[in-house]
Amino acid sequence: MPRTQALMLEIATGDARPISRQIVDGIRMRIATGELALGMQLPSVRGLAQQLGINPNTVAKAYAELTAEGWLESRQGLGLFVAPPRQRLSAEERSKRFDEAVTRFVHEVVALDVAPDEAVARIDSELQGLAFRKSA
Amino acid sequence: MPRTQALMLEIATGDARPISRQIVDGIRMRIATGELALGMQLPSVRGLAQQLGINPNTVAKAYAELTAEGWLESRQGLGLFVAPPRQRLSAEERSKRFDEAVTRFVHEVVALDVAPDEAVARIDSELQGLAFRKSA
Amino acid sequence: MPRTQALMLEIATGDARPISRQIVDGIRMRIATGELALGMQLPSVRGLAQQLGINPNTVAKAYAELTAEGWLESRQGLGLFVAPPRQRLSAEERSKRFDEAVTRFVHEVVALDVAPDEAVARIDSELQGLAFRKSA
Amino acid sequence: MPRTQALMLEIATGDARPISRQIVDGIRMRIATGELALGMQLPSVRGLAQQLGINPNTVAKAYAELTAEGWLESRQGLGLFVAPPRQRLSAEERSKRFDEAVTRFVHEVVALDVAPDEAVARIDSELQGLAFRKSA
DNA sequence: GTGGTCTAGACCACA
DNA sequence: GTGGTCTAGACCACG
Repeated sequence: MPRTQALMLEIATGDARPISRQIVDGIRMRIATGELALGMQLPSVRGLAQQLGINPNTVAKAYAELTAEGWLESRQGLGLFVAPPRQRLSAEERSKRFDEAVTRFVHEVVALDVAPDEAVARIDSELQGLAFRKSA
Repeated sequence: MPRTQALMLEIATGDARPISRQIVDGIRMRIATGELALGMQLPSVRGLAQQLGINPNTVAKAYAELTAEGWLESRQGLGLFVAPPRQRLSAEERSKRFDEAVTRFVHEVVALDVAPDEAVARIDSELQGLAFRKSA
Repeated sequence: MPRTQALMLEIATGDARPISRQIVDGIRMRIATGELALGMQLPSVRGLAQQLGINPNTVAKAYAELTAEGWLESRQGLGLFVAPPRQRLSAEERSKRFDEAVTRFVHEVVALDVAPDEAVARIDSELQGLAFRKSA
Repeated sequence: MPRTQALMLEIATGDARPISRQIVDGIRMRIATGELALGMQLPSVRGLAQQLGINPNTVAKAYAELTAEGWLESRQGLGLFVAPPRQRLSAEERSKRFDEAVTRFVHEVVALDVAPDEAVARIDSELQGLAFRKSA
């Protein structure tokens, strides 16, 4: 399996999310869309840290979270690799988190006084075109 | 105009949002849906703090944010009242915050491996039925 | 709800487990047995770190893991509290991890040439007497 | 005595254990169950490394550990052979390692909220059917 | 070379 | 005061 190329991740300083969060989101998205395929090796902690100009510990933290969530798996001394898909969370847990995400988004839409149709259309447009991995 | 009655706000300890955020979200939602009508008076800082069993500073902070966002207006010596609709945020600011909200929601959907159709349907359903104020 | 008293946790330097792991295991066990009851507040990150003579970051890491696993919940600015029990993992995930734990233990029993009866009796004895929380 | 045939060992990439550990566990288990009988010769370091597609150093390290533990013995210039049963570890050392294994397993059971009865039954079932070598 | 852990010290948001 | 994040630098096990 090939190592990933430069992994076009970018850290946006203006982004409200913490850096480690941006890394987690970015990599998770690339795995979900298949851009990072099963078994591919990720950039090394030190390598990605240097590429992004951040501290290796920050990358390590992001990688640890992705590993705990089951998206990556570590092979000692070799590196980190994209793990096979699996349903890690119970239905209730997923439902709970999804509810929270929906509530948060709806509150923001209300706060910004965005038209419901526009909000729905935007979400629809963003989600279409994403190729999801089949869950095991 | 009548003062609001008890203002059925509830602070959920299991909620991931900070308390001040829960207050802001709750009041904003009630204004947006018309449950809190234009000109109605809000509970005093001390009164609401006591009712919710929280620190008055936290209520004051929430009220300040709602006032800054244009949802409430202060009448010196009388208290806080629901303000007439207006557009406080610049187009850029609204667009930026909306983009962030969309990004956050999409990432959550991906992380939870929720089907795009289901996510869109859910947002649509939650937003319908909310009566929005007309923006100025 | 009362704050926990000294929380008799001890860090064993001779223990093969990393310090943060010992904290996670210790607290999880106390929650499972009910010694730390629902809603109780945990020692502060800095407080526990000082009590154990370790770095606050190490405690924070352990707390973060327990929070991610659903045993604790954070209330911003207030502290960490024992969360209500819930089944966070899917049946497959729990089964997978349990299989791994069994395999690891069996391998160790074989390596040490411990009599099967002795191993079973020991596990039985250790698990009995633990009062488990009822899952929601 | 015959050399072992292919030694049906498999390295599972999804396994959390380091590769050397998988080899040690696998061979030790086969000796304990009698699948690898006293006096049988093991595959050469290079041969096994090639068969498994891993680094020869890793195989060498695993063999060294098994030799140190008394499961294998080296006959200069001939290769490695399954050694006669003996008790290498001191009582204290065995007891300490066994305690650690028990502790680890119990913590996993608690973390996964597995019923004690189920855990005991599973360990019992896994250990029965394994034929143990008599200790010297 | 790889990831994993720990320490030290700083800054932030929240109450 | 609380937890959360980031940086910096060190040491370890594994391959």
